[in-house]
Amino acid sequence: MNSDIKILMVDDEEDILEFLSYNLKKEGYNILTANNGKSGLELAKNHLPDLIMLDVMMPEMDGIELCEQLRLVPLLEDVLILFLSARGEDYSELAGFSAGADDYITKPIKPKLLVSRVNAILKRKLKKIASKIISIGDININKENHTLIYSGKEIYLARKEFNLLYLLMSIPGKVFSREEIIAKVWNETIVGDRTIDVHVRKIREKIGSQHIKTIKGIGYKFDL
Amino acid sequence: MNSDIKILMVDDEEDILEFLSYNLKKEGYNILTANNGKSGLELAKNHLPDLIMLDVMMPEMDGIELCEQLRLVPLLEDVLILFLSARGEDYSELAGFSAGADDYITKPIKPKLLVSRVNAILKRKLKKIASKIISIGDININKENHTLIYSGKEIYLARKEFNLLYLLMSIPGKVFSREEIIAKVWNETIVGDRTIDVHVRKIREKIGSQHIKTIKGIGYKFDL
DNA sequence: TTAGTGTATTAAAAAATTGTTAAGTATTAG
DNA sequence: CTAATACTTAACAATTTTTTAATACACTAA
Repeated sequence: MNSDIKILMVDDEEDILEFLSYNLKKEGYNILTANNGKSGLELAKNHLPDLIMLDVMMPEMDGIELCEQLRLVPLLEDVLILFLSARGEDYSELAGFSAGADDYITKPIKPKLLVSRVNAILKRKLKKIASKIISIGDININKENHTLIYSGKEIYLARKEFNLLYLLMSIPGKVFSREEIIAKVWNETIVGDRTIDVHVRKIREKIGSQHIKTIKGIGYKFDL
Repeated sequence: MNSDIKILMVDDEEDILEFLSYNLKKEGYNILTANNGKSGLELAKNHLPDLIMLDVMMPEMDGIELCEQLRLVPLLEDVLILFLSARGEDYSELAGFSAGADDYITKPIKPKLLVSRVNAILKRKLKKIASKIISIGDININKENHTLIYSGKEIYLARKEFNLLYLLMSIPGKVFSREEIIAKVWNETIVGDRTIDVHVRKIREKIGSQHIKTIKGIGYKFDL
């Protein structure tokens, strides 16, 4: 479930690494650990984790510095970074955020809080990415870019066509009634019954007719 | 410097609004304030701020509810939202994130931390804007010196043309709606519908028409 | 088989949206 | 203050999108 989400933890204290990774593994996350900045940076480059947790205080390269280094790597400039630090290190919290931290947790760390915080920060990120892009099979639809990519080729859809396909793809397999489609794509405007059919036909013309299925007497659904 | 970045703050306590806006104005941000959810929503719709800071606890409409309302407005679904709350309201923190918050700061608020946190969160979102220089393919646009270099040659753009192209290039591929363009390039000024088209035409005249694509019924985007 | 119902397919009309131009107004630089 | 440039508007052209309407087709039940 969370097993395709990778978290890298960098801390010089073996105990803490173990304690934290135990709690996060229980949640199903895939944990990588490093006990110094240098190997942390290497691991991050090679594995591109979804989240990196850094101890602020470490010998040689501290968390702040490592964070700055990480942000310099193009592939890692968007990765989530979360700092761990002893309570009351006001200075480091400031430095942490300006180095590009996404969150900050002070020790002592309570497992439950840690887990909920990690869940929250990851969920936020994944939700944002997922929200406007839907990929199913060989079809990829992106609302932000208003693009449809079908077997590698970009295909142009007019606004209503696009919204209709996007609606159907938003819940694959679900049958959307004509009423529902009118409500969501046409915003309650009153249009004739054939209008939907015509739009469906135009979409089918562009992506083939196998994906949008007609459920007679009810509506349409997207499948496959 | 930060003066084209708008922050909206919604809090029912006048003192806090003043205290926070004082500190953020010092950083050069453009601050808008509202002391209840309703007017906050209105301001947000009209000004499309880059960041919205909400107090969780407010009479009538609380921050959570306001956040949900904001997320329902298409133009605001990507806006950054940061919650302010009294310490230890764990419950509201969770609720805040599931309502679509991007960050969470607990009171009492220390000015320095607030500022660095706001800087950090904005920097991540606007990092391309912050860098002021955008290079895509054969086009290089530099806000610092207000220059556009297209296939090696420097091309002059008037201010509105420049800002419009800069906006489109700030997120290549993303479709900017006409509303969004008006809000960001014209700062809410009311201008006729053809004004944008005329500016687009002038830009196309200078850099060719292949890069700015029209998405009929929605807006324009920069591609390639 | 044959009504009856609902959907598919077309082409064309209607509507909506954008492109273009030119002229007038506002703004800015010198 | 003047001249030049930038910006906005309005009219109309061009284009694309959306809807309608007519007809064909498919399926179901009596």
